[in-house]
Amino acid sequence: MATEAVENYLKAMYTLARESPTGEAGMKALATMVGVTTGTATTMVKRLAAAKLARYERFGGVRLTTKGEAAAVDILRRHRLIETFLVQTLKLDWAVVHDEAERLEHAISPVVLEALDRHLGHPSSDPHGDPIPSAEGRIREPGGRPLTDFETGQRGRVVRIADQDADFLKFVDASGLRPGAPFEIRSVDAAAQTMSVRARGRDPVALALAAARKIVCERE
Amino acid sequence: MATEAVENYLKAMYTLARESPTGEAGMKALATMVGVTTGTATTMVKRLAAAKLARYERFGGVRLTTKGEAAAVDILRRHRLIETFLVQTLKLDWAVVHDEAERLEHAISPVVLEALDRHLGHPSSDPHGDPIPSAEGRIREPGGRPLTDFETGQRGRVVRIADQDADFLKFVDASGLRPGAPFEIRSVDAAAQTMSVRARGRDPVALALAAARKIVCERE
DNA sequence: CGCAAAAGTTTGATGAGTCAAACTCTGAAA
DNA sequence: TTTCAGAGTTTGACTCATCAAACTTTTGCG
Ligand SMILES: [Mn+2]
Ligand SMILES: [Mn+2]
Ligand SMILES: [Mn+2]
Ligand SMILES: [Mn+2]
Repeated sequence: MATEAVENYLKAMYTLARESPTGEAGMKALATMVGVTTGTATTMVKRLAAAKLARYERFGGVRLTTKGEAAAVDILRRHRLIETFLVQTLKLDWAVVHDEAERLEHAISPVVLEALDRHLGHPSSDPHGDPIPSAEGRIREPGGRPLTDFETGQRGRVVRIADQDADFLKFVDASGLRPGAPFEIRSVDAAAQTMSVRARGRDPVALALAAARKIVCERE
Repeated sequence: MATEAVENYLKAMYTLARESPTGEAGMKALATMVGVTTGTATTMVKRLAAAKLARYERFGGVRLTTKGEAAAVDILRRHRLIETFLVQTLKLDWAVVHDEAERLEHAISPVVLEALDRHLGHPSSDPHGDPIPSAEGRIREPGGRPLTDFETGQRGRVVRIADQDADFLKFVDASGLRPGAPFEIRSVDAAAQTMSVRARGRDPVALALAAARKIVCERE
């Protein structure tokens, strides 16, 4: 099987491909996400290409092959099921589970993973609202639009949080804007780059538009 | 922290030290247990000595330092809590959990480990009857004597199974001689190197003395 | 267009972990 | 006391993963 490093690159490439219109990942972004220098990323990407997990052209970016994408989705399944288990069964804080899953995802076998899935009742989303791929590798397209797309007076429901930073997650939790929570936009201050949002049964909170962009929602 | 390889050597050294009267481990035994060549074990043992985890003299065997032993006991705690979780919570077969724990033990953080311990109600033994060290590093001395020490007609109770081989564990399970099970010796055939044992509520089973030696028991 | 900054690549080095094979030491048996 | 098998050690080579630093290509901007 793939090593821990290889799995981390595959997952990063998958995530970056989702975010880019071309479906390609740049070396700089890849290196930053994995936490290595660009030179290291170039070296590794060549190995991934040799292993038929990626297609790579000098100065031309990387993209996953079908095989590489399947591997990436499998890692995503492991990661998100583990996060769900840590929150649901072990009652850990959703702000810390991402980093824990980052290591455990490489050590869990298919047998343990499927037992975990059974124990959790085959959940379809992780604690942050991200879709959990099926055992067959199918993954629901994560819909929704950022909170910044909503206007004063509009109502909606949080779908997912597109940022795993622990402090940000703690803030989101405190403001009541967890996945599933209904909300209403109270005001938007374009000049100050902030907006005020009220989660159902909560006091309104002010947040920067940059932060609001990380909260993905849908119309009520 | 220690790498996965280092942790595996420490655990093997701890186990071998328990089994040897001198408290020392030989390179051949260590290499075999870790699954490497003796040359590799020699190299690694020098590194462990440099890191103050072991004391080593050329041609003179290795032993853990206090620091090395504490690390080994910590790994044992992780391993055994994970095994217990896999059996109790995820309902996995006790014959397969050892290999699973062998990888997971290196990826679990103190935070997750203590959450696991809490979730399991602070168990004192793993599914094979081995003692689980406390968070402070205290470990109960695993008592008991091999089934071969018992004589015809004697009764007792299984304490632990001193062999993690999956096929052997499946056999033990089928014969009803799991940790905690009361039993009675029906007969011993020294010439044939076998004995017959009956677990409470079960039919008697015949087993080789070599196998019986791996079943550790106590007087009723 | 021209050119600097950004992005990407290459190279030489390092550390961890491993093996095969040549070599050395130790201890028990003849 | 010799000897030789088994245990232990050393060496040279290899893979994986990484960095720093020198270098090259691309791109966006004035
Ligand atoms: Mn990871
Ligand atoms: Mn998540
Ligand atoms: Mn292990
Ligand atoms: Mn065990």
